[in-house]
Amino acid sequence: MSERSNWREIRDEIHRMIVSGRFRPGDKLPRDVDIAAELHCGRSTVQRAMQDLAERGLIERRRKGGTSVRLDPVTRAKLEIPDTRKEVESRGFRYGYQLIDVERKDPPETVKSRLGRDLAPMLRVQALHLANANAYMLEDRWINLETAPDALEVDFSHTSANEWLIANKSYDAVDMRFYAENAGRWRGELLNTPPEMALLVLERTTWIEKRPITLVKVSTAPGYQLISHSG
Amino acid sequence: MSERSNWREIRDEIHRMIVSGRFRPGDKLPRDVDIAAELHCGRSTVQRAMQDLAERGLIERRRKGGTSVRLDPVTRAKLEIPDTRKEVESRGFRYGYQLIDVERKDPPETVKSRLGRDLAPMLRVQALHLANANAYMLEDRWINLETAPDALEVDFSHTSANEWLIANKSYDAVDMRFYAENAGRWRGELLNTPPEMALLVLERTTWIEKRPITLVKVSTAPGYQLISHSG
DNA sequence: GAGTGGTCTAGACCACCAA
DNA sequence: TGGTGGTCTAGACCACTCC
Repeated sequence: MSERSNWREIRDEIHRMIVSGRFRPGDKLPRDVDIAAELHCGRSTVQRAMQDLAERGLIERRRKGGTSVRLDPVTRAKLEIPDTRKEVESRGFRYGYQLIDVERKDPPETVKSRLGRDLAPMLRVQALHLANANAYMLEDRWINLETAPDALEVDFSHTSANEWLIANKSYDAVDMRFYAENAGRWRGELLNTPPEMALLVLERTTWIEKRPITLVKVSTAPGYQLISHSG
Repeated sequence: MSERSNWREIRDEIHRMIVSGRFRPGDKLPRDVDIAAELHCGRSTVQRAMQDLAERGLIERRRKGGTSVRLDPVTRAKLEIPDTRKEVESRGFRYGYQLIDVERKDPPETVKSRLGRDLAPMLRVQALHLANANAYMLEDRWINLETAPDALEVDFSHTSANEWLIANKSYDAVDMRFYAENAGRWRGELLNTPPEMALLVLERTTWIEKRPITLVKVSTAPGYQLISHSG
């Protein structure tokens, strides 16, 4: 009694028990009730703490089987992908946007394979994001005119497709993937870098009720890094 | 009453309210109590659901200020970085491991800048991970002999440093970063790819009580992709 | 100062699954 | 089938911050 505690402190206390070596990978932890007694708190508080540790991949919980320290702790990295404008401005640069091209077009196979085969013609929007007038990201976006028909009426020369979509098209699922690609001539010229330069590429697809809204492939300027939130 | 519901269903129901357009970005949601009444559940259940939605960056909550739909929904990607052996085997390949070099050495500036300036000599372990005898990942690892002095006594020719560390050195914090780099001659030969090839590189540092344990830089074979868990 | 979210607790019941 | 985690609830109190 009389301990000042919220569930995060309880979580950290349990974490410390593990890290300190009192419980090693594969070991079983006491029942929630006993942990609660030891730390002078209610079982629900322990439950909330354990739920968080399980979500982070540190422990494994099974009904009747109890709680144990994972043998193969999966590292879970949390990445925050902010709006590009905000990202540029938060780094102290002036944000710029430059439309390259908008066209109504049948998507290539690579796009269809991500979104599903039966797609009507889509809207393709290519644009450049700038930081202090330097190329920062090249955006190659496909918008599904079935879920977002009103995209046809938007003028993307001054509003970025991303900002319009955020304000007007809610989604209920996102897929992301990250990989490396050589710039090539086309992107090299736009990003002001040699064609053999390695670029970090992000692909993001958003969905509403299992139907795709938009697929965007973002090629970042050389040196770009994604940094995970420490867990 | 009589609804079958857990907090995840309540969360999805609230999510649906937002996605359906009933509440738009910037709008204020009703108080937890009112949502609870509308969905026939207790306030704590709504609270748990809201906490999850806030964690995902969809809503913003402030005491007295109420709950509102975020104007700038941050995309949060969750990545799972499994143990390399497990990853290779789960793709149906045979896992192989090949030690390249172990040496006790003073780390270069690039390493010191990640870990802090005042470091004793460290142990550097370089190794190759194979999938069906093909190069899969090249690992360049630095182990801090202050937090892991017993690493000196380990034979890394058959046990990978990663597996030893997981079993013997708990950590309480992780940093990760992802970027693209050209292979270069050295890595090109080891990964069996031209030197100009773009590679996805992962860097991971683990810490115990603010002191570094190990920094590992993993260069993945061409075509490697990181795929996020759908949110 | 008052209204909102954040958390704790005790007790209850359910769901799963190892013994 | 018994023991463990998973969840819900009502009520209480605290912490923050807008008015």
